[in-house]
Amino acid sequence: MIRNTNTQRAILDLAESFMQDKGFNGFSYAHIAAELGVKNAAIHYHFPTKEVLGCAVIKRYRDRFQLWINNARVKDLSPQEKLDWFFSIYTNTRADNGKVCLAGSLEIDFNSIPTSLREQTEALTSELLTWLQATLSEGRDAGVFHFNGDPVSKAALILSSLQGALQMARALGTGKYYAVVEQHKQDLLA
Amino acid sequence: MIRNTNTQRAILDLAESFMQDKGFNGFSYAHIAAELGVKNAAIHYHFPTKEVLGCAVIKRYRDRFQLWINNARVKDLSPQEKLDWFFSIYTNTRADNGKVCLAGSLEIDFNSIPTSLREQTEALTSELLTWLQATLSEGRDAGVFHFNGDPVSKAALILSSLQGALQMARALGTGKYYAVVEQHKQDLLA
DNA sequence: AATTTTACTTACTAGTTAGTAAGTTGTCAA
DNA sequence: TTGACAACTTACTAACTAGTAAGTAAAATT
Repeated sequence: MIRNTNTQRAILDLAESFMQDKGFNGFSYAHIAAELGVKNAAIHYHFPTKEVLGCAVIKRYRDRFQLWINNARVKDLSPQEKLDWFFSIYTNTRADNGKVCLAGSLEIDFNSIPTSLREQTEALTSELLTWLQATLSEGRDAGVFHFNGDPVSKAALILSSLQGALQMARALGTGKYYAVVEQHKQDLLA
Repeated sequence: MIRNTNTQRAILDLAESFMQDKGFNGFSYAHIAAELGVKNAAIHYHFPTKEVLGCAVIKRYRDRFQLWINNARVKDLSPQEKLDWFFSIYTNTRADNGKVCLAGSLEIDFNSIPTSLREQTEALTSELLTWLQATLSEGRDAGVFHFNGDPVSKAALILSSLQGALQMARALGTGKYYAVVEQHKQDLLA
């Protein structure tokens, strides 16, 4: 018997990947088990219910984002570089087999997921928005970003647009996604 | 036996509603049948497969949009009024039990829907984008809209953002949606 | 060396899914 | 008034869903 101590992590990786590919309701324990070469029950051993698994995926995603933004590599960047870093998250998501934003995927499934997942989704979206708003504020104060109105609204506009652009790219191609990102830069920097 | 000659239409209405509420993979023939007070097989009588049903929903949605934009009530509006009309579609969608954009919902499910639905989704998104781009062009030429870059890119930015904002509103509330719409207006008109 | 724990497997359940085949009944046209 | 047809229902299937209970074997702990 081959013991794999990383099964728990592999399950989370696959679940995250499936959620960004097909949505929370678009994959089953059988899909994960098949990819891992184990039986369904093995997944239930590590994550008793799909709700627990889904929560763990979002929690890990949130923790990763917090780790990134609190790391000097991001923290010490200029506002412009921070924004480019943020865009690169979405660009990498698109490049990774046309995946979409985890938050957007969960928001579409919002009315058919357990409450605990909704709470995690809300927390994730809030955290993304808070960081982006702070970065926009910082950039405008530094005179590099130019926009009217509340940074909170501008952050919501940019975040919602990146989320939507990843989805739109599935129908109309990656070019549309890049066009959106470039337009944001032009709007902010001009 | 009560004969309902509008069953076909009622099925389309319910399917459209479900797709904007839970996504294409989030509802079943049983859900529609239960709402209508008929048996599953009755739905199959009108729409033999879920693929056929889904296609019919998107096709009707597209036809409705074309009818609207070609009607004098919209055609003869000023660019600013046209944009407000376009925003009102999304505002009404949000007001209707927190539904999301049909295109966005389908793009999330893109990797788990039949090819015919993907083609319909692509066509729908293209048509929305084309109209919005033309309206932005018209408005900039008339001196009422102000933005840099290609109207095609700006249209993609606005459409993707509206799509994303309806989703974000599920997690963070309707206020976030309105903030995004107001920010777009400020960005375009200032 | 004995025992416990970890990471599974086999085998199962109850519910749901899209889809089908054959029968039923009210309505309408000839 | 007969027959065709439209709009269903009943009854079913095969596949898939999340989840459970009991057993097993290797590794870690004592």
